[in-house]
Amino acid sequence: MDNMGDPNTIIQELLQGLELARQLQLHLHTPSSSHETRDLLIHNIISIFEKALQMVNWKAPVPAGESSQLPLPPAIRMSDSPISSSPQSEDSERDLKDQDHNAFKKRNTLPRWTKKIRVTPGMGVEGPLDDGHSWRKYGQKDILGAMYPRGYYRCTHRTVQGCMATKQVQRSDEDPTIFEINYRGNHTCTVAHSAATSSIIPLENQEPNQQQNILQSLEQQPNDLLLSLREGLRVQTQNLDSTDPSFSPFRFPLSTNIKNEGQVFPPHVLENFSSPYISPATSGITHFSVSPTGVNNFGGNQNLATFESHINDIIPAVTSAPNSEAVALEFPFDPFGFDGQNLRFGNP
DNA sequence: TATATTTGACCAAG
DNA sequence: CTTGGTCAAATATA
Repeated sequence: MDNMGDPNTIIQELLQGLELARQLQLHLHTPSSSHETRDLLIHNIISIFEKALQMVNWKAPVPAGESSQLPLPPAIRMSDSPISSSPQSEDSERDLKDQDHNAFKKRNTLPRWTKKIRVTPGMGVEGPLDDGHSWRKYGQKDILGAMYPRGYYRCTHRTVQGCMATKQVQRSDEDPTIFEINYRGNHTCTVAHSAATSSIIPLENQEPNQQQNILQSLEQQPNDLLLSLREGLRVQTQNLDSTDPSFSPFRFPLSTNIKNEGQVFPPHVLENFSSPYISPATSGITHFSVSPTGVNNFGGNQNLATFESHINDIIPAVTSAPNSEAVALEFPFDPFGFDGQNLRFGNP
C-alpha cells in the first residue's frame, strides 16, 4: 500500500532482487536453462531495482561522471507500486516535480513470476488451468519461434473487484508436457474458487482481500523466520521423474541449500524435513508434507511438534493429521515461484 | 438469458 | 516495418 519509502519494504524488494540474481547465477551455470528464463529473470531484477529506486524517491538519472555505475537504459520507466499505488503517500518532503507526471500512472510493471507445470497424462488438461483462481481468457497469440501459441488470461473478477492479476500460459517447445505460466500481479480478489480438499481446513477469513491481509499479517511479524522466508528458501529439484507412485511428480526434495539458508527452521527440524510438493489433486496448492515415517527419515514427534510450532507462527492454516500421517500446510496464496529448477519461498 | 472463448483488429513499443 | 499484448465482435457454451 502506501509503504513507499518504508525501509522494510525496500529491503524486501532488494532481498527479492538478491534472490532473483542468485537464481540467475544458477541458471547461467545450467546449460539446459532456457534463454527466455534468463531473460525473464534479468527483467524482473531490473524491475525490482526500479521499484526500489522509486520507493526511495530516487531522482532523475544522474548525469555521467559516475564510472562505478552500470549503464542505465536511456529511459527509466518508473514502475507502479505493486498494488494500487496511493499517490498521496506523505512520508517526507517529497517533490516529484522533475518526474513525468504521467510516468506514475501508466506503465504496467506489476510483479511477475513464472511457474512451470508438468502435465501428466493422468491430470489431463486441468493442470495448467486450475491453479485455484478463476481466469478468463482474453487472447491468444502465435509467438515468433514458438510452436505453440501463448494464451492470455486475466482474473475473472477484474471488473467486479478490480483484480488486476494476469497470467500467460505457453506450452514449452522442448517438452510439450510442460506449461510455462507467467503470472503478473497478485490477486486482490476474494478467492471464491478454492478447492476445499478433504483434510484441509478452509480459512474462515471473510475479508474482501484475503491474500493481501495474509501477506500483510506475515509482513508484520518481524521475526527471523519471516525474513528468511522472504529471502528465499531454495529447494533444488531432484529426480522429477520419480516413479514412486505415492508421490506426485511435483515433489521437491530438499537440497543442501535450504540448510545453508540457516535460521528458518532449527537444524534438527531441517534435517528431518520431508519434501514439499504440489499435489496434483489440488493442483496449484502447495503443500508441505512432514511425515514421521516419511521418505526423509523424519525422526519423531518431537521434531514434528517443533516444526508445527514454527509453522504456526507464520501460516494461518495448519492442519495436522491426527496421529501424524503427515502435516499439510495449505497456503491461500501461492508462496512459491517455481521456475523448473528452484522453488522460491516468498512473495513472488 | 448470461457468461465464456475465439479470433482478427488494433495499438504501443522496438 | 514487426512483434507481443489487448480489445471486442462474433460465436460458443451453459
